[in-house]
Amino acid sequence: MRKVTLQDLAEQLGVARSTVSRALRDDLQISAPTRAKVRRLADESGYHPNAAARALTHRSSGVIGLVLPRSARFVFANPYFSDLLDGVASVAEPAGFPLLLSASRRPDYARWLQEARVDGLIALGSSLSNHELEVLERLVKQGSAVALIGAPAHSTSLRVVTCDEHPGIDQACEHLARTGHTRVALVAGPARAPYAQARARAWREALAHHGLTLDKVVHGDDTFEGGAEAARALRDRGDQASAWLFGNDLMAFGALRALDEAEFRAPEDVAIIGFDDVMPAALLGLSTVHQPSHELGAEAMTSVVAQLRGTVHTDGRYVTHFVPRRTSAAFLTSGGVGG
Amino acid sequence: MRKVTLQDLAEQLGVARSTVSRALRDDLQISAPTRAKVRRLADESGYHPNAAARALTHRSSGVIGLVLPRSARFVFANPYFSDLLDGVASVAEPAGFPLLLSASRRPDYARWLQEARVDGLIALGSSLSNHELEVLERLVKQGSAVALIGAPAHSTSLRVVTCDEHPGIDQACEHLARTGHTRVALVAGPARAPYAQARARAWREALAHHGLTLDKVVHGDDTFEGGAEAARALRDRGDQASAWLFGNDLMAFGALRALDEAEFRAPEDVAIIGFDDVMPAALLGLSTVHQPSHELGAEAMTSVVAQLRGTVHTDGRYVTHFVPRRTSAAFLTSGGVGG
DNA sequence: TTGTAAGCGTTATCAA
DNA sequence: TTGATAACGCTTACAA
Repeated sequence: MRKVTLQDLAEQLGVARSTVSRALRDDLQISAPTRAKVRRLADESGYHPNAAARALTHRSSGVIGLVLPRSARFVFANPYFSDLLDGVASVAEPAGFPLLLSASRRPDYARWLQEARVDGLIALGSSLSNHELEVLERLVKQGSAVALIGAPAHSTSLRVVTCDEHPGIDQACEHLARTGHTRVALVAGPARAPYAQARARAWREALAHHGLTLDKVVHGDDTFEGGAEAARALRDRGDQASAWLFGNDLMAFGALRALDEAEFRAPEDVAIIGFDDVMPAALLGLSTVHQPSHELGAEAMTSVVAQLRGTVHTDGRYVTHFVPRRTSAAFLTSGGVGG
Repeated sequence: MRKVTLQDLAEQLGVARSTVSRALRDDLQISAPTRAKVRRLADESGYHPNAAARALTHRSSGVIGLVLPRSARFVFANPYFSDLLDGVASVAEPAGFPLLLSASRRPDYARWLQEARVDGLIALGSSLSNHELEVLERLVKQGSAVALIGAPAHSTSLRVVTCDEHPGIDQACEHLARTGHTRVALVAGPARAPYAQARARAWREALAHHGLTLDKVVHGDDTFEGGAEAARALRDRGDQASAWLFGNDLMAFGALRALDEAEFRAPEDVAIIGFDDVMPAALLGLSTVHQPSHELGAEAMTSVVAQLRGTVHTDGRYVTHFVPRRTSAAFLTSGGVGG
């Protein structure tokens, strides 16, 4: 039983394909009775226009791609990506754009656009090489819509949706200084990743500004286990630091777990501060720098839609802020599952 | 600057489109020099085959749809879905199938298949009406591939990937009985949802089997806030139950938060048991019934791929098991961030 | 070894 | 108001 096509309807009704096509689009040029007839047969026979054929003639697929730069395992283990995805999807859905999703270690960012599989693309800026940026820029000139979440290592004319990490970091440092800390350690993201370097720099500056000493910097791989390892390493060297800062919440979670296994306590033995403020952070009482992940995702999608529709959209500006919770201040009232 | 097509290459080389098409597919019929020539020009000119055109002639898109039955907000707030998605993506990616994603309150399950936008579909069985099942069954007969995660309310010939919830539930009840509990309360999922009813029934039976009394059943909406509300309600009525069971971890998290705000403690004041065993459960020390969400997602995708490729795949069988942690046993050694 | 031509299912431009 | 007809970009018999 083949799928029913426009042709089939036309033949059964003894009219031209174009008539059917128009009738189904409620073209006013088509007489009411004809439209009704066509519509009825279409419903009865379960006709549905073929997406590929449509895309071919329209030169657009109506799909937006979302490509994530790491394995599915890595990506979905981190609630940060869920939040981003949530933001993206919450705009894509009502706008009528399905999302094509890819999570791969070495993604070919441009391909879906080049194959006209998607009309627009959302990617994480931090993972894009200079060459990839250039290719995407060229595609945008040809009509594709692209938005990056997070700044890429090189400057670009692409729409970049970012969030100023300084306010939150500054507030965190102020908080530490105020609560008597003087020496801290930083568990940054991957040493060679520009975004991790930038964030580390922000910490350095803010720490200095508040008179805090950065005792030690180690690099984690942004995973739970990486955070646990870093924590063990810091603990084993009998660290002087009274507070540990983490490149993301996931590593901070790993650290909490490692501390727990070693009968170490936060904040009694060491203060712990994360970055992202994903949902479990609130549950665990993790002090962290809040990033508006949902909004970033939504903004990226909104921008892509605006680019495609040719409508104007004034870019939103986003900032981080520090959320003090249990792991950074013993004297704060919030408990284990505190807000 | 229009996108370069097969036609363009053919003209520039003075050969036929078909020759180019074959050469690019390394067709052995084409002479080596011609193949090289074609390949070179294709690379230089940045040629990429148009996905829609390909789909049209191949009558297949090479895409698998994943449709989730609730809003993006709801879906991505629950780490359970991340785990599913992770499983699905981790099979889809290496198999070369991009995922088309939709999260909507009232999804039209069949449409993507009917439009030939996707070759296969993964959906949550629990959300499908009888009518929707029938439509999907018909589409499968016509060559579509479908796999459901979780059993639908009505029986179906579709491939259903499930997980036996009884073992874990039984183990949980045994654990409760052994640790001295006699009366428990259940915060089930939505009252009218068949899957929630089935799970409640499983609890009832296992509780009876272990001589435990089900004191009270309330229904939550499977959200964090819903769990918190349920917990407040149970607490306010001065409940007799010494243990509360939850339809999913997310509600249990909400309950923990609500308890915390009321200076109530788990497990000292009441034991808490969740369902799913999402990542934060381990971090929070939540006792829960483990569900192999990742594996369920992977199995569904594997099944879809097998259906499409026409290869055989013997369906995996999955079971739950109980994971005792801090919230159900004060005397267990695991701490706050315990395993 | 390569070319011709038909077809995939729609849409859009002309005419009629 | 409707009908031919030519795209859209690629694949695949069938010829040559």
